[in-house]
Amino acid sequence: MKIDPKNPADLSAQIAKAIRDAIISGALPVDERLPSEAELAEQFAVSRPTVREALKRLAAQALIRTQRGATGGAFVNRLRFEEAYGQQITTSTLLLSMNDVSFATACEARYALERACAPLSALRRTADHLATMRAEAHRQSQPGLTDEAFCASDVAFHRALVDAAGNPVLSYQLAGAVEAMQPLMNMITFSARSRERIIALHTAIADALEAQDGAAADQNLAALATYTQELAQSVFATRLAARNGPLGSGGS
Amino acid sequence: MKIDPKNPADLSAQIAKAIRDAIISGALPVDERLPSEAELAEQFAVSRPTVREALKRLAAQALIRTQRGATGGAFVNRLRFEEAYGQQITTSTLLLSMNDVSFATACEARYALERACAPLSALRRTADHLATMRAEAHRQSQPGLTDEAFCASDVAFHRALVDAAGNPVLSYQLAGAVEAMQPLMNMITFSARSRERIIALHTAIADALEAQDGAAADQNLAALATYTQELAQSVFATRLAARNGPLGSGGS
DNA sequence: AATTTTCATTTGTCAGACAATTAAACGTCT
DNA sequence: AGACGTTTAATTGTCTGACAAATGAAAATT
Repeated sequence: MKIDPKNPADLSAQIAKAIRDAIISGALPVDERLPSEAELAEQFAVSRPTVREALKRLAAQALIRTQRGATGGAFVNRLRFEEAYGQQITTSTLLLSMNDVSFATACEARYALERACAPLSALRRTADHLATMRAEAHRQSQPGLTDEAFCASDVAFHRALVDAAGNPVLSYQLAGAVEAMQPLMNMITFSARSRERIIALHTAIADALEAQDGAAADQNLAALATYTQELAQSVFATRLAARNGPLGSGGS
Repeated sequence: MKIDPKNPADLSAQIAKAIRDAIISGALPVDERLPSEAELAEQFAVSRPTVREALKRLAAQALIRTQRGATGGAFVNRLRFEEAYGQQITTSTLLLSMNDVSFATACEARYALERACAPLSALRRTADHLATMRAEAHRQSQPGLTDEAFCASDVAFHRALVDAAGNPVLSYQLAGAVEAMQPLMNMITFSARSRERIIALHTAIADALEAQDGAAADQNLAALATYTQELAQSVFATRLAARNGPLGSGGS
């Protein structure tokens, strides 16, 4: 943990890495208090602002939390699944938007992963999960619902489906795939007929889970995946035709 | 982006959030240069060290990169899948170790997700992927291989399996599930017979992918999942018996 | 004994300074 | 004019010293 070569650049990054490694290796257990900033500065032979920059890096990853006062300081933070969800979603969303991931690719990943949950969800779904799914399916059938609200409800439905698997690791991994799709889904306008079809599939999935029929849930999820892909394709094709059609190609 | 209430605590966190939101919303596109630290300090009406702490938070999430010099500064970073892997693996590993996730739970999640890749991998696997999987399977059969090296090769095998699906989003999501399992797997001692069984299943999986038979790949993955669970259970049971047996219960 | 006050410790922030780096602007020589 | 070396300005990285705010513990008081 006292590694610090003599290249006086990226000092804060090096210190952050040293502490991070100590946490990962278990040398610094959860809730352990780190030395004060002044002590760390002395140990690493750097100034306090440099130490603070290192600590802020760790805080940004939720690896530590800080507390002011006499008995305060920086403490190794217990990374909880709920906190990690946020990071996971942010990162996934940015990955999709910054790397021009196609709708098809993201959609394929999302439904492949969801289908992985289906058999477990069928086994372990509770009344709570079923109620959430039914409630969201019902909300989706409300007239006058905006496309954005429809998408949000869609996400909530699928979150419940994933959580029903009763495996926090799966829920965590899936959070990114499901939530990061929302900006892409928001680009789609859902006609009344397409909403009807989606809601029918949602209902069928909820029915399958209620009957603890994993195969049926998987089948309907596959159908939903196919339908979503087709829908997106037709929407994008229509939009492209409109751009290249009467108004000519090109634009701002 | 100029939000900054009057509570003078967590200023650097607030500034980081403001800039992060601007990046996520797209107001700051990739490769856009942020104002210099001095300018940011003026804009947010804080000191330069505070701005720097905010920037370090963003740098820790790979949202920005900095460059010294006349035309230097902080630039919005294109978040690449390869960089995100590392973060994902670190977070997943810590989540498992800090929350006392059982081997069974992590293993279930991992194989459920891998099985989601199987049909796609069967469709799209290239000669490269097959060669990697064969090579790792062969390495696993080397005598004198340490348990740790065996596990590392196991991870490499499964990474190739996942990458064969040709979907970067899947590869990213799976990276955490697969790699974070390694510390847990390292707790297992693999007997020669159990290695043989695992290698046989690996070979069967590679065969199935080569034949583009997704169902067979899925079946063998399921078998591997079951076998791994059984193996872990017996290892842990043996270890528990040894602790509670001749030496009595309890310990440091 | 209970309550209030004081105090020491620690993080959060600020101001100013200097070093290191880097590219552009400038000047010089061919 | 063009190529090449030099200067310069801008910017990040780091340091020093300082003060404010929070907070729990110790001391003083009732």
